[in-house]
Amino acid sequence: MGIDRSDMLPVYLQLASVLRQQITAGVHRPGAALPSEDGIGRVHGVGRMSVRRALDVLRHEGLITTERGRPAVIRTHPERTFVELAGVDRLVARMPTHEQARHMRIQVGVPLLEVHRADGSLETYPADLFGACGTPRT
Amino acid sequence: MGIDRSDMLPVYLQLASVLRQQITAGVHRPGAALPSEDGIGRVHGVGRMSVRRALDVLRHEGLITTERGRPAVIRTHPERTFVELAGVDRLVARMPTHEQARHMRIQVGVPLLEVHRADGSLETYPADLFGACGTPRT
DNA sequence: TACTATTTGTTCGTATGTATA
DNA sequence: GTATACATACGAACAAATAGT
Repeated sequence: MGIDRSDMLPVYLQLASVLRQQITAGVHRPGAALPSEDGIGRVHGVGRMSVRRALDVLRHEGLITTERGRPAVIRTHPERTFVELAGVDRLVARMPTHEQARHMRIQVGVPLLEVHRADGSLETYPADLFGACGTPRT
Repeated sequence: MGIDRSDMLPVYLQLASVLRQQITAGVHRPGAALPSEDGIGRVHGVGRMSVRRALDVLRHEGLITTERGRPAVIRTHPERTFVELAGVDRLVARMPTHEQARHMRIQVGVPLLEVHRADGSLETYPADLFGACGTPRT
């Protein structure tokens, strides 16, 4: 359960696994705040650097959000809207660049959906709010 | 073009933008290696910590891959296979956990595609090798 | 309003380990 | 075996945002 210094796995990945399990197990609920970085470090006996790297992992997995001045918060999962794909339409998913994310107000750890329509047009959606489905047969 | 210490934007994000533009502009080609971290730091007059954080940004955007002992490499974009979606099928994209990525051999910065079929089955695909399309009308 | 304490964000330095060439 | 280069992990200092007094 705790941090094993003799383990080959890096400390920050071990800590990330511990925190991830706590989150998925419901020890921390969506919308709730995690303990402070110093607090987490004291509890597990690791430096702040390792705590921050562990939180980086969880943030890039889309599990938490962080803001300056306040502890990390478990991300809540909003309802998704599903975009219809016709047979010729093509959907690809990739991570947005930092500048695209800033411009489109996409949070860290959220993929970008690109829908290339048959007419050549391109639509982009944040993957935490949108998904895709096929066209229903009429 | 260079790093502006008076700019509000953090050094590592400025450096990430510079390197990203060099990559997209073709200064560095896909498959080619970037200069070493120390080299990049000397050229732009920043510490190795800032260089590593900039490379972290680019790695999580899916632009580069890094391996211990060798300089960062511009990622090449392989051909995508497109999975068909029927009307009732649902596709969502999210980032895999670090453990899922290890298990499925998904590289950093690559989203995971989850296809929830009408029969309740779940298929998962790495988003750098797979996309989605609708069912063609017969 | 203003001040203070807490907390996260950025940047530096140093040391050690490990993989590559 | 040596040199280069990336990965991990510690500490330290300061900036900036938050929250409570």
